[in-house]
Amino acid sequence: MSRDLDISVCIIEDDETIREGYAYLIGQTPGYKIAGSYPSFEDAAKKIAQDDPDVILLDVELPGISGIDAIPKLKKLVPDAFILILTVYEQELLIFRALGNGASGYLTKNTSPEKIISAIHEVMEGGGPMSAHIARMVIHSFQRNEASPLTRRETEILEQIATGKSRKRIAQELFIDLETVKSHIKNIYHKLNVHSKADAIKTAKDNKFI
Amino acid sequence: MSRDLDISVCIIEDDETIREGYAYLIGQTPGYKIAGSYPSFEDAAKKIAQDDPDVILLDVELPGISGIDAIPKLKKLVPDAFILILTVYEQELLIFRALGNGASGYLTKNTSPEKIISAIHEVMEGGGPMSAHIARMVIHSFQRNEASPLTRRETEILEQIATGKSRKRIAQELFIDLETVKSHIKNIYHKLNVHSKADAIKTAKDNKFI
DNA sequence: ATTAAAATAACCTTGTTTGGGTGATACGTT
DNA sequence: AACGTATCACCCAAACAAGGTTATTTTAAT
Repeated sequence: MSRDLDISVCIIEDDETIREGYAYLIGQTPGYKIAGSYPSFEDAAKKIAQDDPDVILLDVELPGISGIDAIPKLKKLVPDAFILILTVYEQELLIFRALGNGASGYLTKNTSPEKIISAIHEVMEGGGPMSAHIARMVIHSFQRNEASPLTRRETEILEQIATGKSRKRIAQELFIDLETVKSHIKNIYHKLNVHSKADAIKTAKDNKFI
Repeated sequence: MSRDLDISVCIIEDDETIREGYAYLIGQTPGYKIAGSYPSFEDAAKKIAQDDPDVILLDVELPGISGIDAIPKLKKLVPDAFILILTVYEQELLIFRALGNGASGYLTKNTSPEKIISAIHEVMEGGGPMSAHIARMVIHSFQRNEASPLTRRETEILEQIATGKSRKRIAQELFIDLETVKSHIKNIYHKLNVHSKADAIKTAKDNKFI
């Protein structure tokens, strides 16, 4: 069976036991092969371009440069590789930074061997594999706070303000008078207990009112 | 075996064949039961609160009020139910509106019966089940355009502007002079070919520069 | 080591925007 | 009848935005 058609995988993970466990898992699975395996980004940087992997399994807690910060650099070295984060960390900030930096999937380390293999396959097929809890957090990030004190119109106007539009322009686009927009804004400020555009936007975003 | 511990499911789907197919699938699977089954939101609205389902399978293309718009209303009727979208549509706008309105998962209709069952289970366990392609789109929505014409500092400043902060405040928070902020903004406007804050923010967001 | 790109800053002008106070009208729903 | 919501009016002073031009200092890439 030709190994050229196999999906080639690189691993960047500092824990030797885990790294070799993954390498063994992937190496013995038909259709998959290991192109390289490194304990840090610095080590990977030298050779990974030649490895030319299809998928990179990346840990977030690495010695030296962190996995999160390594993502854009890996993208430059191997632009067509998919990066799959594999980590114990489930902090929202980390997840969103990883995805924002260009990761195509995010798995936690309790993921079963079969699921890791299927995630590698899935990412090659245009999917975005995530552990269940991660997926929920990602979905949750799209959702609004139902208990907003703002009325529908106030919310609409605050959203417009958050796009940088002036009150005058908002008035024109909503076909209402500038004075009306000002009234709404005053009410918004009172309800949110703020005294400026920036603070209103911040409070509203923090509380998912917009 | 007690049916009280079963996961109870409601279905809102206008196509009778599909609806009854799902109902049969769920009804015959141990651990799951059908609490109700309706061809439209209007029909569901009358009885679904009494059904008190754990999970609602919801189609997006319904006669009368659309599935998307039904989500917030269903949330009011059955606040603790998880809503799973089950549809043929894969348009980004629809997906993000559904998730933003409170859906906890999004499956396409080619999903296998086994995966539908496991998605229902997953959503009860705190997951966010999505079809592979949907998950990729969701992840993609977090990612920036790598080909931005803006420098790091310009990007940073435009992000600050997008939070509604004044140039003066940005200068203070970045420990640079107001004149420097103004210089950066002029350069941003030139690069993006715009002449206002609002246009710069819109262009940058549309192109995922910020 | 050199060069190019990026970040920094100054000085100018004009018109617009913002935040705040106070009050009033109209329209639904409860 | 009372309430929340959306609408509009008139007042004020301070801050802000957009545009022009030029120039220096860092920092990163070759």
